[in-house]
Amino acid sequence: MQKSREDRQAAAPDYHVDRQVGFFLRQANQRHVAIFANAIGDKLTTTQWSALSKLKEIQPCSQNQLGRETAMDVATIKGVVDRLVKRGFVATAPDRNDGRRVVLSLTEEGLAVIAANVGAALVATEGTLAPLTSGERMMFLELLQKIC
Amino acid sequence: MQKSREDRQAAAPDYHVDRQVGFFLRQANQRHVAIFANAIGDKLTTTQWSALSKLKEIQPCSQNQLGRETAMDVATIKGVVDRLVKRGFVATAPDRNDGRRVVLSLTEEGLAVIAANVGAALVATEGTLAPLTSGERMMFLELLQKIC
DNA sequence: TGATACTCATTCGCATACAAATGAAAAATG
DNA sequence: CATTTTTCATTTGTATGCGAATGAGTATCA
Repeated sequence: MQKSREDRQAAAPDYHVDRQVGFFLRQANQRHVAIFANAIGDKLTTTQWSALSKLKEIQPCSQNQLGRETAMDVATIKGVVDRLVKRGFVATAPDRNDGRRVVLSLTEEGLAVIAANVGAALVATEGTLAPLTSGERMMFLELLQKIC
Repeated sequence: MQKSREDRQAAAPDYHVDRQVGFFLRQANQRHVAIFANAIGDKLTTTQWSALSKLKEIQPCSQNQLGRETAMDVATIKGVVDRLVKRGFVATAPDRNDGRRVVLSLTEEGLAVIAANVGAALVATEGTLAPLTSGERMMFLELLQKIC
């Protein structure tokens, strides 16, 4: 059946950005970033924290690999690593087997700053999920993972 | 009861960034932005689309008000509006009653670009939620709204 | 009315985020 | 072994995103 002119014209007025997933995803992320920044003591951003935490798990590794593991673009991870190196949390060294690679590893300060902020990171997670009950949290995390 | 040395040292290794909400929220948002960019034809970003859509609902309005309605910082909405003005989608005019305000409104081109892309925006929403069943979508949106 | 507080828009600095291009090095292919 | 393809790191350009500061205009209220 062909749609009438009214039907097609009525489509636009019914659209509301503030009911779309994207609108909520952006805001939820914003809220989490704010909560994290507030909880963390050492001026670390969420991405910097991700890079540090992941690096601890998989070090030593190349810059691009760390980017892939933390879902960051090559240009993005470059900037993040640069700032972490500048602050003395991450050390770089040339790879003897591969002339292209830069091998990343945590410094003592890096390990220390992670240890000092794990608690705060967990508090941030808790704060972000605070509006949800225990059951809702499990359900939410499950569904959220599915759309990643 | 005092925690043993082992307990305290075991705390850090148990932490995994890639199991935290923040990690998923960032990725889910990334995926949606990518899907949106792919679906939309007129090189509009998700934030630009939000601004345009919301402006259509509440125009005429001040720049800061549009920012509040779309959950954007004053500095952020400034840049977004500037680009939309530059492309001829939004018009600015001084407020006669309030010397500080800049009154925003949609141009003909702005209205046209909205009309031309509402369908694509819905496709993007659909694509983002594609991994979920109909029931899961409702549940997810409900929970997501709670943590905004 | 006059001091104070608030709001609006702008600007600066910093930190993601991605597309796209580049050059160097390694891997895969014939 | 030489060509092609990949991979790695870097750089440029554009677009959010927020904190903080500023100046201009408005509102409040003593």
